[in-house]
Amino acid sequence: MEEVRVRFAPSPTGYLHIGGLRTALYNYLFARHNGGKFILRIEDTDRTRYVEGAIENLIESLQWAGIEYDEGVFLEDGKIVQKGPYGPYIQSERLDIYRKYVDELVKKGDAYYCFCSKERLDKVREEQKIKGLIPKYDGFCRSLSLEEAKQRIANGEEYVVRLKLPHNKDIKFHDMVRGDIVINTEDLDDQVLLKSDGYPTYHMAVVIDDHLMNITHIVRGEEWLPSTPKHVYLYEVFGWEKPTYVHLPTVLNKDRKKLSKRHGDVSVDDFKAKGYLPEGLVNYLALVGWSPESNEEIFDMEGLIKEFSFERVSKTGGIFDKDKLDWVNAHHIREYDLDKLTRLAIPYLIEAGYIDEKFAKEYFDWLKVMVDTVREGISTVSEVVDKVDIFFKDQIQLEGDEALEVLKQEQVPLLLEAIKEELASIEEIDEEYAKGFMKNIQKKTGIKGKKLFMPVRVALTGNTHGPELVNIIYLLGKQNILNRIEYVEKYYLKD
RNA sequence: GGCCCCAUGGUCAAGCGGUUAAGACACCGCCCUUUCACGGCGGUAACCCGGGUUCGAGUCCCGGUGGGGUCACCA
Repeated sequence: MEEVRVRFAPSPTGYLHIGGLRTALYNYLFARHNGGKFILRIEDTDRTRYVEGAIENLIESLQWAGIEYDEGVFLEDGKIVQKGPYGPYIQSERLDIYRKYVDELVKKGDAYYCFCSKERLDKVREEQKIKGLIPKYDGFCRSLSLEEAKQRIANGEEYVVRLKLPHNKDIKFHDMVRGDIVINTEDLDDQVLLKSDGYPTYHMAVVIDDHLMNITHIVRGEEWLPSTPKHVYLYEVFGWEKPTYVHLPTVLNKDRKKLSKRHGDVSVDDFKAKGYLPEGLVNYLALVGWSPESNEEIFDMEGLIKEFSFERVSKTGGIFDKDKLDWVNAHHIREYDLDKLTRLAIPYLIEAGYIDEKFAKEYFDWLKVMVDTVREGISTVSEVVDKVDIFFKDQIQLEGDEALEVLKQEQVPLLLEAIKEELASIEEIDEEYAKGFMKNIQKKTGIKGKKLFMPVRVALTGNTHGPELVNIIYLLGKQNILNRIEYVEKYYLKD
């Protein structure tokens, strides 16, 4: 069997979209699963939509997500470089190639020069719409003779090249997830292949490049399905072997519409900034539109590669469910390497004003314990910030009546006394000592269970909920605990 | 509007002619945890409608309805 070669071919028009990331991911998984090659090609044939820095961002996003490719466009020391035997991989650098094939098409009579102005085209479309017709090129230049066309070009007239589609011809192709699809050329337009600025349109460039780069499977969003017959027809006209098509279901928002910026966060950067782990995002995204045979939900990249297949890709568009993403991400956070997780959390802690660079360096081990104790209750890295205020605030703040109730319990004064007494006997709390701390208090007071833990928790944190108390005691340290007890005694136990 | 695609709980989804119609998220209980989480157990909840085909249809066919996509010198 021939080697699998797939590609992800985004346009540098902005940031990498979550839907785009999933397309890239499926390409990647398929390539790796089959021991094939994955290529990153840049489709920048629309000069008006080009965004500075978009290529760099695209590459960085893929890299962040852990999606690696073998050929195409890379970033080295901040510079865009290209690698691979089929370059260039940036379409704007392949203009002469497209030109050659366009000329071939014209020569063979499968394409023609068109001199219609934008204004005329708009007018035609407008009239068609009013008449209730399908907006479509009316074929005005279709029968122009080649000599006349050449003459007009020589005269300096602007022109485009259009595909000369045969009338009433069924174009058939097979899609790995949709099955057989037939579309009649009457429902298609004489698509522009070469624009007046000399750049090819997507439809031309994609066919040429996929063929020249030996792409075996075209894996892309289903929004491309209606224009696929144009591409198929081009393959037929050129006499090239067709690739296998795989059109992926759409990732939708809650309104069942295509994910868009208007409906919240859609760029990979947004999710990264919010503290989602690449492992979590990728894991979740893989599950929107695909399901493993094993029925499992938590995967690392290796697991996905092992299980992935297009046979199990669904036809139905899937809504991007943030709740489930959070759940998946939480799983990965709990199992993440603690050093790595702590490093990821530090920027959020600095931003929140809890620590600075110096502190992060000096007390890294302490931070590790802290991150480790709060990781159980969070679903994004940024949420550490919400959980650690208890370690940095000077005074506690009671959260709700429930917390106050706890402090009003009769055993509380005795408990606090016991803690002070216990702490008086030591210099500082180490991890080992912290483990036995509550037991010591229990022995001293004879109080146990909720009656013991809850008041201590509230006195130290102000909250009835929170991370493991033993860790809180260690993290706080002797002086902080004493301060908080004093505060509680002063303000909550007076009456 | 033409064309194309799609249709199982609120969401992601198994299912591929015969099942009590899996599982997961979310939600609600209970248990575990000397506290809090994690976790475990259980519960509520679905085959869009109508015709066929068949002994038998969520599964196959046709029609309808609904949703989405697409109709550019954008990709």
